Amino acid sequence: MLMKRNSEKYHTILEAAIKVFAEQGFHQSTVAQIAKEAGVADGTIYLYFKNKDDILVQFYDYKTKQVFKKFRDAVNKADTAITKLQNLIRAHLEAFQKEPYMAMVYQVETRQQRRLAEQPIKEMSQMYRDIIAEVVEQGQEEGTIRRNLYMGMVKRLINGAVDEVINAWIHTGRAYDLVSMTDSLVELFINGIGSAQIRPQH
Amino acid sequence: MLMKRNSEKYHTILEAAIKVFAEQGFHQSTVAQIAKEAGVADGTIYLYFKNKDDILVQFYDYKTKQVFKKFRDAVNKADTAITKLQNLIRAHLEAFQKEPYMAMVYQVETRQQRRLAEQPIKEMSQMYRDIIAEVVEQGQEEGTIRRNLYMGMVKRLINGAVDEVINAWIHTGRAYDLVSMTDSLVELFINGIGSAQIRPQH
Amino acid sequence: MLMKRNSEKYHTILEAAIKVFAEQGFHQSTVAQIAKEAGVADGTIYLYFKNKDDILVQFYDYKTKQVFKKFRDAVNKADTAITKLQNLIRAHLEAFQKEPYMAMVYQVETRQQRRLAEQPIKEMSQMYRDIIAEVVEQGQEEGTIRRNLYMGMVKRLINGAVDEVINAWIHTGRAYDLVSMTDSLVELFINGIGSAQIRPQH
Amino acid sequence: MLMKRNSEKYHTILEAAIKVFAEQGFHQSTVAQIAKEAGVADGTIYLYFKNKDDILVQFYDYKTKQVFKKFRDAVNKADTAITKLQNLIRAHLEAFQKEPYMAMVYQVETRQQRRLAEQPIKEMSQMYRDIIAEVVEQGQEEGTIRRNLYMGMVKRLINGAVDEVINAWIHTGRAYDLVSMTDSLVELFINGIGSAQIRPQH
DNA sequence: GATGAATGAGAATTCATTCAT
DNA sequence: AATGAATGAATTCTCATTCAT
Repeated sequence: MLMKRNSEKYHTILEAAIKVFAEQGFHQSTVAQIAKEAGVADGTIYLYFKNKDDILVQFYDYKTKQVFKKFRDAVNKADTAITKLQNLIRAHLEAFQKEPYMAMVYQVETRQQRRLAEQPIKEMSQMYRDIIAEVVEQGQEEGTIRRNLYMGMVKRLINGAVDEVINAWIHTGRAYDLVSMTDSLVELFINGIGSAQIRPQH
Repeated sequence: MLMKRNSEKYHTILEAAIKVFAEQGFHQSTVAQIAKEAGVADGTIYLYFKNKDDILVQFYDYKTKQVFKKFRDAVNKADTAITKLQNLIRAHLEAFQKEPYMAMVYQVETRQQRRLAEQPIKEMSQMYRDIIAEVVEQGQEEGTIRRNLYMGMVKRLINGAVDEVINAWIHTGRAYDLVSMTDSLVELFINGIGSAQIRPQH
Repeated sequence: MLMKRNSEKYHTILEAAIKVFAEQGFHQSTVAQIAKEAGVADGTIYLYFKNKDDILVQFYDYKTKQVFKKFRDAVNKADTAITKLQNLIRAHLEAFQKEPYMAMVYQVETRQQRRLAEQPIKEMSQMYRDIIAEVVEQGQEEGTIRRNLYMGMVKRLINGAVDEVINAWIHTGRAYDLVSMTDSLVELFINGIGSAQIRPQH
Repeated sequence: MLMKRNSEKYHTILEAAIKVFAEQGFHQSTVAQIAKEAGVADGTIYLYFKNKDDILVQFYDYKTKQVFKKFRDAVNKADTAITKLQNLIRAHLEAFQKEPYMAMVYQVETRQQRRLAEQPIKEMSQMYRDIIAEVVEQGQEEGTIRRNLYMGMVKRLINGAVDEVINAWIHTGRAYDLVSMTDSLVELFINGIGSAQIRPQH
């Protein structure tokens, strides 16, 4: 009943579940499949997780914290806003490229869930946007990022674009190097698509 | 057996289904719930749809075509690339704001589905990206959009950002006017977030 | 509500039903299929038949009486017991060969039914066995059929063998002439398979 | 998933199913009824059988092989063709008398099935007819069975007559001893119903 | 702790039958 | 009389969860 989250079996099951969820989707996956993938009995799952939903909740809680720590570290390693932004996005793409099952579950199931696992997801998205806000504000102080920005929109722009880049990578069978997208993505954020001709004169 | 797609009841059921899917998600929704919402017997559903999956397929086939026609019309109404882009995004936000259940289903289920309904979804995403490519190329010829762009990335930027704007609107309970986001979104696409100071000199 | 059994439509539906039952079996057949085959609306069936079961009941009542009249006539046409037996069996094989759908339904569904249609079936089997008894008794008086016979067994021998001959014909795709089996079948009934060597001496 | 066919519960369910099928017919029987008769939960059925059809398939596969082994043994125990035939028929009647539910299912459902379980059924009927052919040929060599026989017809005669004897026994409520029919049945096969007067002179 | 057989609630789907037109 | 859309009871089957071993 204690549901130990540090035993080896706990992680075995969690990784197996992520793989199965990635391949089939959460709802299409059965506890029996997860158990088989993990090499344990069906009932064993319930020694480590309250129920099927809880596996997804734990996934977000565990993977997410781990990943977000990486994001935070990546940002902290840089000094200027622009490099911070680059580091954030590179870390994001790196993390998802390294663990594609996690990426697939994250991209697909995050939108699906209603109450289930909502808290961790919201926290995580919030954290992500907080980092962006922080970086943008620093850039504005440095003078590298312009001031007349609607912050909410900037967060959505960056969050949405990265998300879509990952999505496209998944849907094309992960055939290319995701991390190498970093620079052109950041460059687009910074410069937009407009030509010099139409830029407002500051 | 003929599955008439123009009868009133067909549309009643489809709208009811979209509402139920929006509220509960496709997999959590039962045919019985849809029938109840539509005010028909369970069996009646099967006079108009092959099975539960088919409801979603029909939704994409029907709503999507309808919406995409609007997008195309909106784009065609404008002359310059920038106004075309503005019209596209405004039409997108308008359509989704006007039919929030459709928006919710679309945002959530599109990523979920594997084979089911994949063809229509892919076609639709493709069409969307084709329009963007077309507009961007026109802008490059006009000189309003810069030439050194990786088109694939531009599509993802725009697609992803609009998607995320809609997502945020849904998750905050659709409390504000979605369409009014158009201008600041397009402005961001055009100008990016960088200040004049860091722009490369052309 | 009068369920007229002499209208043209009544027979159209009955024939359609027999065809469908023959092809799919009674339980696998749907009222909708029968209606389609008959070229009428589903509901029309219920103007002529109480329910699905009733179609089968009517089938036995109608076809059976018709067929049995033929059997009786065939028997009456002959004088000696042996020719009567030959005529009976030839009439049987002829009737079933001529209407293979009827044959298929009769062979397959007769055993299946429990209460449903039991009465007509029993009557018909009874009638068949009565004819056999009658013929055998005549033969015994004529001296062409031996006297020390257990009549119940003789009936089963003849009934069962004819039945099996028809069955085999159906299962081999009705590829040969069924009626031509008559003579060798009757010959077997009369002479058995034993050689002269083992016959008891009378 | 392993569908263990040697566990006690497998047999409990199979016997329960046969009983229910015998009483109601395959199509009229529900999985719930079988489960109740077997004293297990509905879902338990599916741990041992793929689906409802599979129960019937297993029945044929299991019972049939078992019974046919008995037939073969009975035949092999005798030396002369006539005693072989007697043994075969006695073994047949004994087996069906001993397990009347099996008998009822076998007699009724065998004709019904189309593709379902067709293979085992055909194999079994074939095997039966092969034994008959074998015995008859031996008798012809011994001189106890006459040579001018159409073998196909002999098989149908014997198969059909035994079948009908069993049928009659079932339909009269199994009120008498089935096995005791053996001798008079065989006697009929051997001698036919004709009197000495009409026998062809060899 | 681990197992996996057993459970039974729940869901999709079919189809005989009805009835308003 | 005829229609065929609508009904909803009935049935099969799945699978998360439990619990005796």
